[in-house]
Amino acid sequence: MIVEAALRVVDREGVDGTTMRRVADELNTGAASLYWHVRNREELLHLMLDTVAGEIRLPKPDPKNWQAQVKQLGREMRRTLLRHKDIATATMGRIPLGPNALRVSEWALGLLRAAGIPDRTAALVIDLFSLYVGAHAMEQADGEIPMPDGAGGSMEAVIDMYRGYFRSLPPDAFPNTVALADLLVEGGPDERFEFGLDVLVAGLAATAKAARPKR
Amino acid sequence: MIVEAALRVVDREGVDGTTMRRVADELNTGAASLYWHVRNREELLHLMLDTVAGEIRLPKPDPKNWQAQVKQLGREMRRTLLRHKDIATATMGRIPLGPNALRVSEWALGLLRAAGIPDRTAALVIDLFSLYVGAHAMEQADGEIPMPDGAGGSMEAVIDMYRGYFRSLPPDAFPNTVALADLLVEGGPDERFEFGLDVLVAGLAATAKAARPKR
DNA sequence: TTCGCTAGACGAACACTGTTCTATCGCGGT
DNA sequence: ACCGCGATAGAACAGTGTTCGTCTAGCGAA
Repeated sequence: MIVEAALRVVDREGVDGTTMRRVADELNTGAASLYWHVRNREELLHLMLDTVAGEIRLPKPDPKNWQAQVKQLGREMRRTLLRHKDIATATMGRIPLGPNALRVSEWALGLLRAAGIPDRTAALVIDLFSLYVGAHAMEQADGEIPMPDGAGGSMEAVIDMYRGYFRSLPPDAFPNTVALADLLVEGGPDERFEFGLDVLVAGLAATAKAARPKR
Repeated sequence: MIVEAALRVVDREGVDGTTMRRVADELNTGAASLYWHVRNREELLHLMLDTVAGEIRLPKPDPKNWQAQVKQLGREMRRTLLRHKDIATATMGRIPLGPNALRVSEWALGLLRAAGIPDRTAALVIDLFSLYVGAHAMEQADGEIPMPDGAGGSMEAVIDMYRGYFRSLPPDAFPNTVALADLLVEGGPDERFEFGLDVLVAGLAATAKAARPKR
């Protein structure tokens, strides 16, 4: 009950805006009452994360197409996280062990093992993968990038500012940065996420093959 | 001056403990005085991050061994971040554009281009790489993993608790998690970091080759 | 020397935060 | 009717980032 209320607040106000008092308001009660059901704000965040993990839909494992399925899982995780504003920030530094989160890693573990990935590699890649998806979703969902010198405007304005900044750098000290100014700011979050997915899966395939040479 | 003081506070108390009042104390002054030199706590964090970026040592680029050098840069970045407690938490969601940070990305950009990586790939991989190093350093430096149900003890005790938890799961619902319980908790931060480095670099090599097929 | 100016420091205050203590409900079982 | 207990909630505490207005130290000009 309070977890659902807290998620409603997150969707509206973001993680930082999800204070105990506001969650209590959502339930028309007092902040102190929450501590009867929940030990901490920390525990509340854990419960929220696991509930969100429950929204992740998992297809039937198809080890033949494990690379495509791993990417598909990444996209589904990202979509689920972004559906709840910046809740991805809460994933950082937290190891989710609730039943719903375990369901996801169990699925991934099964897929990778069936695909012939060595156990050790599979165990390590689980963390690496969720680290990437969480970190990426966080960066994107932060929305307004906190700029040092105020002037946070629209997304496009910020990008234009960056490009102009890169172009204005001294070319002798930063030749590559200046030359690639356009490329550095090009590409939306979707494209960047796909790139990371490609690199991770390709790297995993190569690493796994090296660890268990083909016959 | 205040940036150095703030870094001293971070090294002692961590990022969350680096409040404006404590930084002011370090300088034997009042909290309000800081706002004369710095617009925000946000700006102070940016300045601190760029100062830390200045501690990263960069070897002479050697495009022949670009894979080893990329890994070396990752290790150096991680070491530098961890030297300052959990300052890695401050990197998440922040895009560092100070001169010292640019010096690092300029170096990486030059190395990758000289190694024959396509410009577009190089531009994308810069973000991916720093995302990984930052996120990993953050997870490690958080030290005491925030556990939902109190009982945060030593590192080994927590690991033992995890292993016991995984082992105790219903084997029909979580066969792989139970089977790999040992492997899931095995491996310290160093090993996990190296694994991620291997996957990223291998994936980058594969992706770059695919984007620019050899002749 | 004296005046004015300004860079800088600083105490107090504001609106918040998570959390705890304490008192008080409502209600089912005896 | 009364007790006990799950649940609620107000008040308070220590702490946060940030702003306001006032104060002071130093310095160049007259």
